[in-house]
Amino acid sequence: MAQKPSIPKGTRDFNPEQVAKRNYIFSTIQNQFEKFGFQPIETPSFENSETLMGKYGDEGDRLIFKILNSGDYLSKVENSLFKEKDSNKITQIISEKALRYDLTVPFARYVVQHQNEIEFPFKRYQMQPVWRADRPQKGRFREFYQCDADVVGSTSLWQEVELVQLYDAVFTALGLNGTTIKINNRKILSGIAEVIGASDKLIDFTVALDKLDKIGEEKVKQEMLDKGISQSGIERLQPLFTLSGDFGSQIKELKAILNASEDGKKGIEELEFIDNAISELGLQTARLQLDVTLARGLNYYTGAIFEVAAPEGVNMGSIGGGGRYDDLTGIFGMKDMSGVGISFGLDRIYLVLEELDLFPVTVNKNIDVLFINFGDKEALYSLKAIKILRDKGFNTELYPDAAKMKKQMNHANKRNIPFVVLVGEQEMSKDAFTLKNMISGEQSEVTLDTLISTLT
RNA sequence: GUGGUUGUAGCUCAGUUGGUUAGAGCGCCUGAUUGUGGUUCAGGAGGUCGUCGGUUCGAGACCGAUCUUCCACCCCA
Repeated sequence: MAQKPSIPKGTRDFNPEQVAKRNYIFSTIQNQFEKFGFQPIETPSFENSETLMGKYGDEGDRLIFKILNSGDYLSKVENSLFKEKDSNKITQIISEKALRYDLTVPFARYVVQHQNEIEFPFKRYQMQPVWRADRPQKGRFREFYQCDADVVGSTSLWQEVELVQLYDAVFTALGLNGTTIKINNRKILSGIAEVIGASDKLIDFTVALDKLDKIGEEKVKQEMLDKGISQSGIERLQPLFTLSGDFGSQIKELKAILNASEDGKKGIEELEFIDNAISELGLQTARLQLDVTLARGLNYYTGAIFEVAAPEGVNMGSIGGGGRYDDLTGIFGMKDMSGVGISFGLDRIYLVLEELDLFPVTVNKNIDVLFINFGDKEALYSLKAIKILRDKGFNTELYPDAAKMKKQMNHANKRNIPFVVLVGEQEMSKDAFTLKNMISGEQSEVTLDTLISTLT
């Protein structure tokens, strides 16, 4: 016990059942991605540090896993730097690579690097693990999967409309009814900041506003004050705290607040466009909700901001997020390349489906039929039939050892195998098979043809 | 990164103010039943009590460190 091996904090092993369930989610998402015309790419699990560092804010930098250089990396560190004990400075010298933190920044790098081979607008999807050196909590891991769909090379708002539909399509296909797609717009946030004279404090302002439903109006105001936003500015925000009603009436109020801001008006226009289109097109199971307090992951979003909340009653952080970023490739030296994308948090979706018991029972199915092994002669006879069954598309298996019947039957039972075939001397002499239904317990001696038609 | 919390058999958990050989249920193995599983009955295996150190005549229990779990911040899928 003392030597029992373990895995790092925030990581997990997956057993066959879990992998089957995860694959079910992957393939459901992938199906919808492809239906919407996205194409897959993959990027390395680690990137050059400079590709990632500084793209997610200070907090993000802290959460990036750095990879130590190979060789005698300390020999390159100057003594003076060593004595300074400045972790950030030394990290830059001893670590030149880092594990990917999300899929969006590597994608931006990919677009810039391969710009001459890519046909724009480029719609790509990507389903790969990402790593964050965060403290684990429920639904928060240090290694988890994101499933991203992004479009680059088009500023058309129809993309946002399509992405809302994509969210709806995926969650509908997963049977996850009642999700809320929250939408906001960076331009509205910056417009509000402008109106209250806090343009330079946009991030602080939005981070505080984002907490409204969590910590309440008073604490949000206090946090804004602490961050240096003026009292008079905060007073001008008052209508925002009481904003309510449907999309249209919220828009109406926002128009009044943002009358003086060109940026803000543009944002409202964009939101209205998306809402009008979605109203016309309709959604299957999700609903689109304007949420002006939505302000996650703002470091690169410039237009629409999305976040998906699980159905009411499920205690889980957001299960998806995304937005429009006009300047992302700009950091890598490529101008005028607008992108918009959304992300699905596979691991959280898994937890939600598990909690609501929404995995189809068929997900667990492993094999269709198990042949009981009575000895070498019987095994050979069985394998001839098994070969045919496999060709017909049945997942078929022979128990490898001529173990006791009880053990073999028990094995079939525990693996939830629906049918068992028994072949002994009796059957061999008659060119027959005894097929047993493990659920009903019924069994009968049949020919291979009957066996196949029964299984079909 | 800050504050708190958890860890006893494969799993879920008991274990009194520190006191012999640490228990239960489920699961597992064997047999009743050498070509018939899920039910039943009988028997059996399995724990250096997360790890390391300390206090004590004596530690699963008390103290410290560390790892892990979960939670609240921070931030986020």
